[in-house]
Amino acid sequence: MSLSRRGRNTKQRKLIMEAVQSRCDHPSADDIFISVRKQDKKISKGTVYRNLNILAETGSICHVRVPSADRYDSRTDMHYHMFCASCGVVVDAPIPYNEKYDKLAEEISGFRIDRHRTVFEGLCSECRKKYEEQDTNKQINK
Amino acid sequence: MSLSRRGRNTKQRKLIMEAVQSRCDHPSADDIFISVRKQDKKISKGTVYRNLNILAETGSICHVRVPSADRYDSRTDMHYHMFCASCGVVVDAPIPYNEKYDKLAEEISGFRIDRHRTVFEGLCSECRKKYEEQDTNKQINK
DNA sequence: AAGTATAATAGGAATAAATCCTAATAGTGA
DNA sequence: TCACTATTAGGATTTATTCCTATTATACTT
Repeated sequence: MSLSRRGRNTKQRKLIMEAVQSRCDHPSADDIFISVRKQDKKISKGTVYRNLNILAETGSICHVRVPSADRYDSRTDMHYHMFCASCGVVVDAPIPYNEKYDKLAEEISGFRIDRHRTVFEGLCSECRKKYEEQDTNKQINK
Repeated sequence: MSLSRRGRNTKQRKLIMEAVQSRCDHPSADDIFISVRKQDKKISKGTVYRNLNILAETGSICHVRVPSADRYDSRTDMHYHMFCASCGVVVDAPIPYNEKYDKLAEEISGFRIDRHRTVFEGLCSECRKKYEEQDTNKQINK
């Protein structure tokens, strides 16, 4: 398992890994902290942050950078994300990772490219509805 | 000019806009603060942050999310970025914005998509050299 | 199985980006 | 010129994340 790829395999690290794997909602570090605290009353925030970073570095989990707080998910393949600017929900995007971009960018730029990260921004279907209702009401009240 | 698209056109806002436009190094909010302070000894950090946000919202400048501190640039067209994980430099990516992705993601997901943001990660050519030298030395010392 | 080196932890302090608050100021439309 | 109110300066505050240190526990060695 990819857990043991780096350093010691502590109870805490296993717990954090399982917590990420058990959810599909792209939790933040604090969400994970709250989650693992239920099983280990002593685990500290520093431990959660440190291990999430380690797990992300070794490729055991995925790190998503979005406004307000970073998120994590347990998919290990490269993939894109969608972010709702209204409610903050994060979901996986239905667009395949484009490896050609990395090669192309590397060739043209002189950078060594490891990967790219793509986040789609907009409104999730629920928030979209709310906004559309508001617009309709405005229309009616005029 | 797109400056006046929202609210009042204050000296401070103009100064901040000009500061962003005058550089090509994707400065952070703090970089801009230091820069505009040279011309306006009284301007405050809050003003810089607020105006950068306003200018980014109205599309007058571009907001780039990268580790440690967000960056800004004066290009108004959608484009991608490259980030050096070693020295933190940010440059524009030589890959054209792919509008098809937005339509596709919208159709498949039910989200309303406004845009996507892509950041390539790796090493800039200078940092790349340093790493390659290190590796060579390791090889030699073995 | 015991010994041991040291990675990792708990707990909390420290850092830093970004936002928020309020009285004072200055654009802007009339 | 007046009056309205968006914006500002300055500083306090918030919040995500990292850092610090004595202590603990993992995993290697024998």
